[in-house]
Amino acid sequence: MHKEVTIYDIAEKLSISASTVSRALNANSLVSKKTQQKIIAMATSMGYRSNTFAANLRMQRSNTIGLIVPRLNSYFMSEVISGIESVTNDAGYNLIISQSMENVDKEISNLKTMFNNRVDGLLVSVAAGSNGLTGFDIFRDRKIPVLFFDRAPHGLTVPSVTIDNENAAFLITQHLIEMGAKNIFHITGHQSVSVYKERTSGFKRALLAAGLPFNENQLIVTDLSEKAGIAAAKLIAELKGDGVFAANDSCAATCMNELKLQGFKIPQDVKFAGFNNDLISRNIDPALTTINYPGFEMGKVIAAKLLDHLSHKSDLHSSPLITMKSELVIRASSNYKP
Amino acid sequence: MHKEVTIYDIAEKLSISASTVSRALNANSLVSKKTQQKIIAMATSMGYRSNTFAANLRMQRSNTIGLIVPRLNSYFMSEVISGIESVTNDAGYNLIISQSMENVDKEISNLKTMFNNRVDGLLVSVAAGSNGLTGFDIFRDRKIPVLFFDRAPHGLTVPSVTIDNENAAFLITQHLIEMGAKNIFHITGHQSVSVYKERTSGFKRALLAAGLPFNENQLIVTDLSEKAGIAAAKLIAELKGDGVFAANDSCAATCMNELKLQGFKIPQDVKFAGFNNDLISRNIDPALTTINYPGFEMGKVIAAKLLDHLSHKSDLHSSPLITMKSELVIRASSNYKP
DNA sequence: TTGAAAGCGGTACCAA
DNA sequence: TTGGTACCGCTTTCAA
Repeated sequence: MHKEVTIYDIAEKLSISASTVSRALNANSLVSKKTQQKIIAMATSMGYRSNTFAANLRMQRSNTIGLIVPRLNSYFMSEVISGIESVTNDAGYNLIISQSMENVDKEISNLKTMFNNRVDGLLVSVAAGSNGLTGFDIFRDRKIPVLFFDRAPHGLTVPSVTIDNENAAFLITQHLIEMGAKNIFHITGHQSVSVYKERTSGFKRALLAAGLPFNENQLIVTDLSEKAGIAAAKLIAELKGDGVFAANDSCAATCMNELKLQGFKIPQDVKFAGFNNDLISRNIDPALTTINYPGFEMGKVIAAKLLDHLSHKSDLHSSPLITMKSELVIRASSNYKP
Repeated sequence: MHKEVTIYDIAEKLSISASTVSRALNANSLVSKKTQQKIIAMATSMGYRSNTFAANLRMQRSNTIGLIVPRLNSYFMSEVISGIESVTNDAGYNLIISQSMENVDKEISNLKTMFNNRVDGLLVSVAAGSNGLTGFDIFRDRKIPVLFFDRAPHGLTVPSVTIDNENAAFLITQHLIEMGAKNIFHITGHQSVSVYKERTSGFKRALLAAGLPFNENQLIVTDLSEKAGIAAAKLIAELKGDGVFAANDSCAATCMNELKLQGFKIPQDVKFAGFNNDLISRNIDPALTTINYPGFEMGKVIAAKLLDHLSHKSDLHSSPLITMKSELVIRASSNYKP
């Protein structure tokens, strides 16, 4: 077993005190330039590495921020994480991540773990069915900042960064209507998830505004998987849909491809729209109309906001509800007027 | 400031010793059922949370595993991470992640951070140009297990889990040749990255085996971005390529789409193949022939192997070089015989 | 500018 | 089965 080098070992070699070594290593101005250089040289040559546990234990902070998301495996989430990491890493923070698997109990258990690890702050996109309260109380009590993003808890005024899902859905549905669609279907996810619920309501509002009837069976609630898109296609073909707005791009893509296979012409017979502006939306044929939802940017924004709060540069609660801009991207899957 | 509850607080309330409290909380069999229950009840009611720093400091371990990858933002990587997290989370380990941004210096700096955080083990996919040695010495010295995956350092017998890139590339190129392609281009990444180098060499071997000539300009070295695919398409059109094998799916997709725009018929005029079996490969038109490279599975495998090593169930070094199986998935983008 | 010493909150050895 | 106590390695107050 390789014995770890501690500041005491360095102190002993140099016949000085551990306090001075600690100060030197932390670039504390109280030590003289000369001794500092001596200490740093010795530390390097001895292969000294700071023990963050000891430091954290003493300082009551971790230099770590936690991230909890429903699922890690999506292109969008990978963009978000990349954005977060780039900011936290530059600021010298660690990033510890976990996924709730869309399960509230797991989310609570992850919250406990994050708490025990004394994260300095937390970024959360909630699981379906989470109220944003249960399990979060410990953080509120200890004033550990929690910033929600993408999926914020419904009806709570807690710091969050989201996009205007309702409006985005309204705009994209309106666009499908303008292109002549009259029997539009909306493929969505569990309505306990804020973003899906909001998109649904934007969808309905657009129908209403255009004077189009709305029937419950126009709402296809699924898990938004690739398979779900294919299943939805069959339903839509039966019910003679002429427009489809799916709550994510991959589901829109598989649905559209299935309808193509069945002989439907896109956009002539059926107009399509997705959500997210994923890689896939740009590369299918025809290219998919969608909402540009910049994950990398959002990751950078939320990480920066949290770190600013931690360094007292700004307060998360001064303007808790941040809405990022998203935009309608019109592509060939819908762009057709008879 | 909310004062943290410690085991001493609990001990005092119950007029017992901190040792007993510690034992009870850790379900140590030395405490009586009765006192244990009493302690746990009290701990809950007082809102006690274990301080992992103190425990880690004392136990010289962190219950944390580290992950360093070149880039977080890809569908493949999101699958890998999801797989890793599902295993580490179940085992009660934390996962701390960082990206080297394909930069060796950043990789080294990330390694230091991981080390200072006393990760119990490390999972690494190396940056372009990394030799897998510089910066890793501290881990070898302290016998902290490092398991490489996907991109392992070239020419080193270190524990790694990879796929047989050379052979996969050989098979997919051979397939293109069988389908009648004679002037095949390979879009690849920096050749300092093991996986790209290996795929290139499999590509060349297949040409050789079929008696086809090889010219350096058949190798298009890029950053494998979406844009790179489009640029490559222009080159391939000029040089009258009739087959393309790209080292990832997204680049293959954009390249294929660009050629389609230019009026080429796929697969009649140009046969296409990618790598990874990303979401996108299944949903573009025509669907893309590719190599199925199961990221989620790989994530689970590497996490499990590392944890098994940590719990002494098996030794990483007993069979260091693990090759996972990958397979050729033939789809419409290449499946055409004149 | 430097040193001594007291914690931070656990764990585990030794004794009872 | 329980208690006393000595650490784990670092930071910081107070004194010199």
